Amino acid sequence: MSFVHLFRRYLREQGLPVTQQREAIAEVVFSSSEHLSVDDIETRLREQGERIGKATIYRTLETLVKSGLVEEHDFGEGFKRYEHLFGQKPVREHLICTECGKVVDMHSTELHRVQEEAARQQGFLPSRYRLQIYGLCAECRAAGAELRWEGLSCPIETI
Amino acid sequence: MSFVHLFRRYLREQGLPVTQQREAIAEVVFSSSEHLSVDDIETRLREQGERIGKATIYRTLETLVKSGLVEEHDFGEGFKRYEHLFGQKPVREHLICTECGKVVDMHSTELHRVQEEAARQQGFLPSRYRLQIYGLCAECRAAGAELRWEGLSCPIETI
DNA sequence: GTAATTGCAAAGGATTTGCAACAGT
DNA sequence: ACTGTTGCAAATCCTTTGCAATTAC
Repeated sequence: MSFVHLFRRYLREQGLPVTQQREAIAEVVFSSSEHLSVDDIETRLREQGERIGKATIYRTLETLVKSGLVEEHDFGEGFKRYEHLFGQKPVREHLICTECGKVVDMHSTELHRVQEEAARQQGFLPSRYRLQIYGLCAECRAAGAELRWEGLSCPIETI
Repeated sequence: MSFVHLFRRYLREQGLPVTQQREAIAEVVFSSSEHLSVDDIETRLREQGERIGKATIYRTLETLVKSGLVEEHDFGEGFKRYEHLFGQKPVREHLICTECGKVVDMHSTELHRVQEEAARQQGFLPSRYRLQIYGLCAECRAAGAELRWEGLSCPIETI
């Protein structure tokens, strides 16, 4: 069940084989509401008894992204994360806690509008965007964490 | 001449040696207004006769970023880019042309304000953010480029 | 002189690719 | 049958690290 049939349909439309591995990988990504790394996906597959090579996972994720059913994210961790796009409002903004690493999705219509406008003012025709806000989440603030600033506090003012 | 003396000052403050290599690397980064990759930097050093190992470039860039004089960017290309922060308004938004790859800096005060507000509404204390807008730049639009959409045009509507 | 940096080469981690065996249509 | 996928290992790319020789202070 779940949303795997959409991926199956996409594969058929494209004349690509519907394989057991592709279905298993899609199932894992579609049934999680988190941002999964390739290792996360491999682990979950292993937990449910599937033993699928990493190369296949990478290749299937590429197909899933092309299908438009899954989105790729880069939070600057040195590797990518993947997230399905079902039953969510379009999430394009991420709040990333620099203390605990938690990533919170959000979506602001106003933000979207202002961005669109700013890009067009530069003669740009925007198609997609990504916004990452780093800071402290509510929990870490409550736990007394402080923002850390490294290096000179504001070197630019000193020029 | 240039802004290298600021970096020198930072090094002295930190009790770190001021070396020929660090000065040459800083000079290259400070005298370019582009977003330089490590390879770009190595090439420019070589062009001006300096032969400095990649490890040293990486290590010096780390110091430059810590000093607050240089900022690190990740445009999802699989490697980092570096940009000095002199004589510019704070640039936190990048327009990235999906046709020619050009990156245009911008800064919108309104955008900044709206972002700040949206983050706080989620209980978040924002410290820094990055926004990347992908699309077509004015030149590529004039040259007749079209936005390319891969895969299903909008699979989410079909669920 | 002492402590830190340099440069090389090797290691590291994420991702990709080549290719023989295999599975989907 | 034919075409495309899988899985493994090797290769690749960017980046980091270990260590002996060198340089800054």
